[in-house]
Amino acid sequence: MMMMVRKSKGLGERHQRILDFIASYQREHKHPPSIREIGEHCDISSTSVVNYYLDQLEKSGHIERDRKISRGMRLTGNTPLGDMLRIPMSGVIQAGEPIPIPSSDFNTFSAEDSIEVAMSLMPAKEKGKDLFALKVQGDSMIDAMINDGDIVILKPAQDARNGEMVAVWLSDRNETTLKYYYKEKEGYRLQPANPTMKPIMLKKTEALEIKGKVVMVIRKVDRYN
Amino acid sequence: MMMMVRKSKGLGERHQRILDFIASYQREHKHPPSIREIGEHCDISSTSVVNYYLDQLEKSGHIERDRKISRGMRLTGNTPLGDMLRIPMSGVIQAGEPIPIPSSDFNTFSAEDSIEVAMSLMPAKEKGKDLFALKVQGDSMIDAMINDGDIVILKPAQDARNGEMVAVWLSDRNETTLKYYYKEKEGYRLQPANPTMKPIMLKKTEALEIKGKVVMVIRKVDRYN
DNA sequence: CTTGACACAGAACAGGCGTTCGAGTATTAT
DNA sequence: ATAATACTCGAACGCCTGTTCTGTGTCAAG
Repeated sequence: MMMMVRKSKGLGERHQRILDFIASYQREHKHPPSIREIGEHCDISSTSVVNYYLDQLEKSGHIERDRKISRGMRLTGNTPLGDMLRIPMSGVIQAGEPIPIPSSDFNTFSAEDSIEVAMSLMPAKEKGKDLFALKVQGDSMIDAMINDGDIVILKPAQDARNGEMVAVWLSDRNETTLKYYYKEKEGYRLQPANPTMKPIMLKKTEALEIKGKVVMVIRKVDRYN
Repeated sequence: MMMMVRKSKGLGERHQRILDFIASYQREHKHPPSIREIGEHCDISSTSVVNYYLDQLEKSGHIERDRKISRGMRLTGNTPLGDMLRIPMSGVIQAGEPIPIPSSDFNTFSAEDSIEVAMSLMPAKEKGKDLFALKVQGDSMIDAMINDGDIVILKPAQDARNGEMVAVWLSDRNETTLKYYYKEKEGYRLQPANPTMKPIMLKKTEALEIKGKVVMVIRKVDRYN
């Protein structure tokens, strides 16, 4: 005898669809949808069935419900709500270690290992969901004007345009660093953000792995030591 | 002939009370109150009267309403919603100019001149509403690991404990700077965040005006120049 | 085949809620 | 005083919405 297994992993396709609809509806209307609206947009013809799924989503902790209250549902915790962007903290970044890129599978990161950033703070159209964050360990990034304990938000990338700040792994030197990237005739120039410091010049033969572009740096100054 | 004047300034006492109730109710229940609930808690015995005030608040731009939708009201713009903190941008900070402290009157800052920061990002109990933000202009703060264009979030303060990062105005030198603050026997030591740089030593006779404590630094790296 | 858990449909019910209307009172302008 | 405006009340209307109940089809275990 064995436990019943859900069709696909944790959530059925319909659960996911409802979840997505609630999110998009809320973004557009500023308030949650009604049960009937969910039914219409998710091809469910009966309110009781929607209710049925909503109950399951509540039990599994994906939403909260205020029974009896109209549209009294809301996405819980790990779903970015409103104008917030939730970014997974996928580890630390330091000079001597490679960059931990988050496993590209789904948003299965817990609320504890992530940070929230207001949409309005995000530059341009980086509102993509593939951003990730790293905590800086050590003073090795001071030439990038980044301190020990700072949080850097990155967008995964394998290449970059000139002038963009990138996180690179120099396998020949066993070194991770954050620099402005410039491709030149004879190789690459990695320019520190601090104008008083000199660039790293790389020949074309030296390996240079771009891991991501720096989108934002956040420093909490609560070290009341 | 003259325009009708509202009883007290812009908003009547009852308008303010309704606004406050909506805010507190939303914080507690995660969704807006109904018209009847507003009536009960604001000592208004008729739903039509609540509706009457809600209409006015909508016209004056304090709330938005989704008519016909249950609890379809929301506080607009300058009211921080959910887990967001809205911080006024009160100007720029640069070496040669004093720090523009926001006029301490009410939260009458527009949405454009402010930034939003997630509560969860805020250190400790800085959730106070008296924070303000400044945009760094120029490279004069590089010794504080702060770049041109960075945003610093400050908490107003006139004094500081040792080790705290403060924004100070040195009137004798006509200089604004961000440094770690240490009081010593013979005066003050202002320590740059960049460990490779030397501190500023001040004698007790030199004027030192602490304007605020640095709470957070945010750097948007969207200069795809 | 029977059983039972699961997914789904449809209808009916009851209460919540925004809206509207008629009417009364207070405040202020003319 | 008179009229206009602001404010308040209570009740009724009707839609919107969550809930519940009955019934159907599927599929795997016993």
